[in-house]
Amino acid sequence: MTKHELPKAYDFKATESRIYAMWEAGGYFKPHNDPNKPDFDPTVKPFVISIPPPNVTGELHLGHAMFVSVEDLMIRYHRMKGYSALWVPGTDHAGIATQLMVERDLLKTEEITREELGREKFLERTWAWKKKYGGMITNQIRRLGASCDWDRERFTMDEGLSRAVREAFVRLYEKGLIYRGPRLINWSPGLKTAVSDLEVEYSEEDAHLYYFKYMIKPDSGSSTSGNSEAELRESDFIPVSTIRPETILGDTAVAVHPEDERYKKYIGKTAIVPMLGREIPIIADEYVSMEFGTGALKITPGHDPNDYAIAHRHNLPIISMLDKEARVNENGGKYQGLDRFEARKKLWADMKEAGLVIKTEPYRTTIPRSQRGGEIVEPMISEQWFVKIESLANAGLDAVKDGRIKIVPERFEKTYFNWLENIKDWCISRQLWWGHRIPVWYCPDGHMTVAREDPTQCATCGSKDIHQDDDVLDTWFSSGLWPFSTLGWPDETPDFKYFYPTSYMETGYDILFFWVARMIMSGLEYTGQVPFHTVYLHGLIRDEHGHKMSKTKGNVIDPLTVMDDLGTDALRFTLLVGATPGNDMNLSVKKVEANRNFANKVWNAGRFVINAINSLQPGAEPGDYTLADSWIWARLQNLIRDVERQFQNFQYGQAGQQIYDFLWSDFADWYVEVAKLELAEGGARATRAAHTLARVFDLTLRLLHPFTPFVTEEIWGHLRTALRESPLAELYKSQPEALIVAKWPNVREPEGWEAEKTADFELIQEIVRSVRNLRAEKSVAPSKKIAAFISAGAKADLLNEQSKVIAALAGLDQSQLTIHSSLKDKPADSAALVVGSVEIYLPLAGMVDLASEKSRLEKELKEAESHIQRLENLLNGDFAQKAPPALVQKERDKLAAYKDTAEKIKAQLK
RNA sequence: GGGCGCUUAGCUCAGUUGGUUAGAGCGUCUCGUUUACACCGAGAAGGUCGGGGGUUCGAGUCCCUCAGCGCCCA
Repeated sequence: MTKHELPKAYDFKATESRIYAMWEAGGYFKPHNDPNKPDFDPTVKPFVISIPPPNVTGELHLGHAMFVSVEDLMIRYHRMKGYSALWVPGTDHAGIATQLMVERDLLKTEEITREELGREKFLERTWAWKKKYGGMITNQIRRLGASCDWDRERFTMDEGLSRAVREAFVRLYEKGLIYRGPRLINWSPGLKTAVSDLEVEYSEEDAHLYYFKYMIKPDSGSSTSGNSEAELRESDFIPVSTIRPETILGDTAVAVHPEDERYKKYIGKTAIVPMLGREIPIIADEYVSMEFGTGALKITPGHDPNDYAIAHRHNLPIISMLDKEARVNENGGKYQGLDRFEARKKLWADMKEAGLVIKTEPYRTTIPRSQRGGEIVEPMISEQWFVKIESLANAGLDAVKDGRIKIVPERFEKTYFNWLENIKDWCISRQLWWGHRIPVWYCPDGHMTVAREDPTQCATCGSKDIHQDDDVLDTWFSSGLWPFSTLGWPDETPDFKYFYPTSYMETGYDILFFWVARMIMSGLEYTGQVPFHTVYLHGLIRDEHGHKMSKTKGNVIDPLTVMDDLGTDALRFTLLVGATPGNDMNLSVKKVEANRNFANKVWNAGRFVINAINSLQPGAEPGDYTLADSWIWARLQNLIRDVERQFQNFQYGQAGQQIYDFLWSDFADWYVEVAKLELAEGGARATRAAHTLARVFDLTLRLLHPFTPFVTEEIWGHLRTALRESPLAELYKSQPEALIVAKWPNVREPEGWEAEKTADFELIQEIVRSVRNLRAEKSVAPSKKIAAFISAGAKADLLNEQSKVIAALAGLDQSQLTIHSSLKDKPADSAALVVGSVEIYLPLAGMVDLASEKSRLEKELKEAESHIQRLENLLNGDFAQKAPPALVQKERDKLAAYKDTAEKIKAQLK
């Protein structure tokens, strides 16, 4: 019976979208135990991951491909293990990024700014934009094979999630953990919004250090002697250095170290701000470094965080000298209206003119830049909303310290602790339009109304004349609620009750602070529970030489292109096997190609198994297990144990590698080759071989499925179809309708026979390999079948039983293969091979050169003897007493084997 | 300044309770059209695991130290 022919090469293009549609239509992405359904069983364990929501208007990059691959693997594994597996998908609104994108588009297509359009209209446009492009990223995530429950997809600005944001804000406010006030924050002049500490990146750049004179005001009371005022002006100044001279306009003090002998005398005196003539005090503070620059520090509390702290210690006034666009404001005297960098030039030039300049020198320093846009961030005093973070941070610390949350790899716990221990209050307001508007209303009398529902009047005075705060919340404020807001919180929905807390949080280590830490703090604060028990962090993806991918460098690899060219499975397998937890990985298309080849190998191994099943004679029962059957089964059970252990330890890469090796090297290279002989026999032997092929391949596909879901599902389906009508229909009965919901292979303990069967088969492998090796060395044509005489000692029975296998795999003529426990005479004109205690003679008339044979054997003898030497030394040392006995025995056995080999070789050489 | 990571074959990387002269893919060399696969098969060459010191019967694997590279925080 000929079934439909499968193509010779795996055609991923014709497969992937069809398989994905089949899964989705089959409802396999949904948790099998659903709390919203009548047959819900609360005792079934859920396994839940909430997706790290990508930007709604983003485009797929390798970072997405990475997290989707890892999370899908986690979900598929747990689903196959019987958990009620739920993966909640969704996107976030990405306040700044999305707003910028829409603004840019408006400017380009309609030459209109958002201010011209107005807030309401602009938001309409942004929602339209979201509707148009929002599906792009989720469709791209589907292409990766993501088995998320799309019916539960969420967006941070959905009705429900927005309600969660309100609830969270109001609760914090009511607890007194939210406050508003003027503070020094990071201001992005281009975006015209505040950003949080985390959104500022520091880069070391070339700059200048400007040295100038801070003139001291003459002491009015002490001008007793002949010193003229002019003289004093000439000589009495403190040299000060700064990187940002324009901030001189905002100076409110000059500080020196209290122990500094050079400047001690000036402490308490008054300095004159250059060009402005403002009088400011000279103060002493231990913060000042005597070594840096001139050792005297100008203090600009309105534009520098350190100065801000000093100002607080000394009750200094704080002057803001820049406006929202970073232009000098009314406090800058004649410099008002100048951009901060123009003001720097102009002021410096004027100071030079006035004789106040000492020198400038090149200097390398750290410049704060906006993560989004790259412009220099300006520390500014601004009225913003903040979260008092200390109590939240302490709760977050405890959850990891006491083990309620585990971070993988563990070393990131230290990073996490360090950040939370030094955390500052979180600036959560943004001067944007796209986002969750702060739920605070003001009346003309300045009363604040903070409410879950939009109020119609002031809660204090009842005034109907109220307006809502213009600012929106940091996007991360809403994504911090993600693990529970997506499940229905603040409502106690069935989903929330059953699926929360979630299980793993999987994401890149680069957003440990941005997101993971904030989710933990939020989860503990609002739900009283940890939002997940395990945090798994993957590394970043770099190009093949370890460089960061960037458009300007042109080394960006587009996952969509890779999937088009080489298939999704190949990309997934590469990302999963090539990376170790928390470490960056270097990706190259070459690696993906190698794994495309692997997918094809899986496909073709499957074709072979299916052909074998289809060619069976009807009614033939499986015969006895062969040595190869036992061996491959033992190897497979071993693999299942290893893979299970590795999955438990998050060693997904190792697990994938081992499955790869098993399928390619054990199953395809050896078992399939042996099976070909059995299949050719027909009857019961063929049925047994097909039976083993089917069982082993089936289980291997199950192990592989979380890594390469498409090819495994596809070939597994064909396997299942083949089994249904075959003499092996019994195997078909135990299979579900799709691999995605097949049972994960159970770990079985060894039964006792495995070691011996494995050793026996390994001896056959060694014999085959050494014959192949010699043939290659002697250039015997692969097609030429040759004779062999084997002296096998105690292994004679084993080798006789396996003679067909040995002959076929080593290219021997079975009719000219003789195996005895010993040979009376050494065959003449033949090459000799020694494998342990087995001697193999290959009569290669005319091809054997006595001299070269001798040197070959001598080389082998030398090697055996060096092993003997090494092992004897080892066993005569402390090793024999102190190492575990089993290990010592193992080494003794090795020594005996080498001695045997050496004896045999010596005999050959005589 | 503090913390973390990396340094293993020509290239890119595995190697998790320390167990015995190190593995993979790619690349290189030699063969090969055996009815699963040339996106393949067989064979080979190639490293002593950054340097130094230590612990141990035994160290790529643990400790100390030095060097180079990278990242995070201040």
